[in-house]
Amino acid sequence: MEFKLHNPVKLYLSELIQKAISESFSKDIELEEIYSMLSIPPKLENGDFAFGCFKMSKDLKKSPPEISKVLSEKIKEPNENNYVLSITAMGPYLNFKLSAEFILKNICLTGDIVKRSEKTIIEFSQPNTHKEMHVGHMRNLCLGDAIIKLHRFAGVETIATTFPGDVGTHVAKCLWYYTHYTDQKAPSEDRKGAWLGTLYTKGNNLLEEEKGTAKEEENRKILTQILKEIEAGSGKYFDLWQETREWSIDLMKDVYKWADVEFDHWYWESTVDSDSVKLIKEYYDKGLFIKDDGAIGIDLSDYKLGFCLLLKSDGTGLYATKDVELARRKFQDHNVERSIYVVDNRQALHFKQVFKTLEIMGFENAKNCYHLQYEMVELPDGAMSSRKGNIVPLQDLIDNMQEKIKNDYLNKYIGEWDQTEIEETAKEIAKGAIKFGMNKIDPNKKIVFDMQEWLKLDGESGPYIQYVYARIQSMLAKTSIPESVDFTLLTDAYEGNLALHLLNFNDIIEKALKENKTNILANYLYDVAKSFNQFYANCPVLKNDNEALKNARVHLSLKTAKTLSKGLELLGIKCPSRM
RNA sequence: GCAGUCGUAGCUCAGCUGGAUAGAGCAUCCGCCUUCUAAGCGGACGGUCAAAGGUUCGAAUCCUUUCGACUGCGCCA
Repeated sequence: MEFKLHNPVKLYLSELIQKAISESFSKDIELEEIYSMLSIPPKLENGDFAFGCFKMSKDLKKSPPEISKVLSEKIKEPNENNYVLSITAMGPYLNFKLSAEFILKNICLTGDIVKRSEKTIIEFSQPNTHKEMHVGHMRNLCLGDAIIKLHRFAGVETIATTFPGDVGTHVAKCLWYYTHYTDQKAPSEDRKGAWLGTLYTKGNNLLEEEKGTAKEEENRKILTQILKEIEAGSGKYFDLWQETREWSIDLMKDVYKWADVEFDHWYWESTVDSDSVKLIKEYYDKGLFIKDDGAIGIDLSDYKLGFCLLLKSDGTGLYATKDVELARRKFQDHNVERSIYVVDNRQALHFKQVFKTLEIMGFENAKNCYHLQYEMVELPDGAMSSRKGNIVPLQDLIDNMQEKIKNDYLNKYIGEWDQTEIEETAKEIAKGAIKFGMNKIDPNKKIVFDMQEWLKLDGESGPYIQYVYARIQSMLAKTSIPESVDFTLLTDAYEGNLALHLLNFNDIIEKALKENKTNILANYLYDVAKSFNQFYANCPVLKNDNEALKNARVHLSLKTAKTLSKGLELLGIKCPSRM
């Protein structure tokens, strides 16, 4: 992916600097280089943009402060249009103070920032059927969805896929418990999937307990029988698998619906299973893989990747087997050039092995596969595991949060608002809190989930930002939007700071995409919201005698609202118009 | 044992393609609602950027080593 020099203000400054360097030192520097060297000064008083004169210092045989001094004098009276208010050399830095008008006229939220890109398929959310959906799953879902939205916003054609695990021993364990230890009736018709998930945990625990007892052998036989029938596609366990599978899928769909997540293509583990085994056998016959202890795999120790097992000694496949076939299918089905996997970092070795195996198999797109990893969500006493049952069901978090939102904030509107609006608003705020919370932390850092902390909706949170949006809407509702405004009236430091933040939107999107980190966007939106709150507390907008200034401030507020809602939208968060 | 990720304020985190005085939120304490939504604003308190070396004009940021936490490493997914 290549990016344009899309920030018009930075481009203008870059040209100015390039010309000055050329004229002062007879030295030509690429525009791209100057553009990338522009930075933001640490303090607002220093200026809006800074150019550090370090890199050319050696070349020019002059100290950085000397260079910045020369340049500042060269560019002194450059603009007939008053775009640049002042240029000052501060030590090695050349600092630019710009007019709010110049900044505000160049704010752009269209996302047209990509020069060249490859069609991309992104896989995220790989939940298992017959297990519960818990808060840990949300990190993948929120991150993956935001990554998709960022790609699309930037202009990259993107296919969203998911790869749920609907077969395997976890299914057998669940069905074993279901048939032998329950009355086979879910306590509530609409929560069958979640109930089924608890049976998996119970089944797993019971099997562990009975290990080493007389029952172990019998249990093993039944589990094998269940797996065989599912694979064969007939028998009572197959029928049961089909029926219960739907319950889990309904649960997944409920979650995706709640989160407003949609996939272009669902790849089921059960549908790649047999083809993946065939594929590996085919390449084994070609002599690419080796047989060891009855099992087939590939020795990747030359690449420091150990041994990758592809077929068990009983002839069945493994996770890696399926991912090899799936990788091939993705490129074939969707004609893409790049494939991204949003999967937690415990699978780092797995994907390195799969990609290397694909490469050795002669699959040239192997080099276009990328594992986007992230750290887990854990509980204070360790990793969440449906196997052990120490999880927080997603629905618990949602229910607690919506309850809290209504009690603390929205119930005061009972009688004033429709009940449906209160419910809907609570839902969107809860979503804002959860999605923002999942996206605001660097993907490389684990999140320790604490319900009490998550229920706090002040400070650096989604609702803080949504609140800013709602405040602005409330303000805009009380006034008319002026058609033309005089931005030169915006001379206050709070106004300048806010405008500057707004200008950086596309730069942030670019950075988030380059690093595959949505927390960059989340942190930025918080900064914008904070800047607005400072402006709002210090600069009266509607309560202002100066009509022209009022209009300019209304416009600034409007642009802030648009930036926040667009940014939050990329994180999958909606903005209620009042809250 | 080998490999990877992480270690910044009491807690949770930004900052990391080297560059200006290391920033937020929470918590604690103190101010601000007869004026645009107080889910807010301002202030105080709080840091040998895990430790030690190295590279550099300059290191929280890059390299090396050590320590600590977590994760992965052939018949689970």
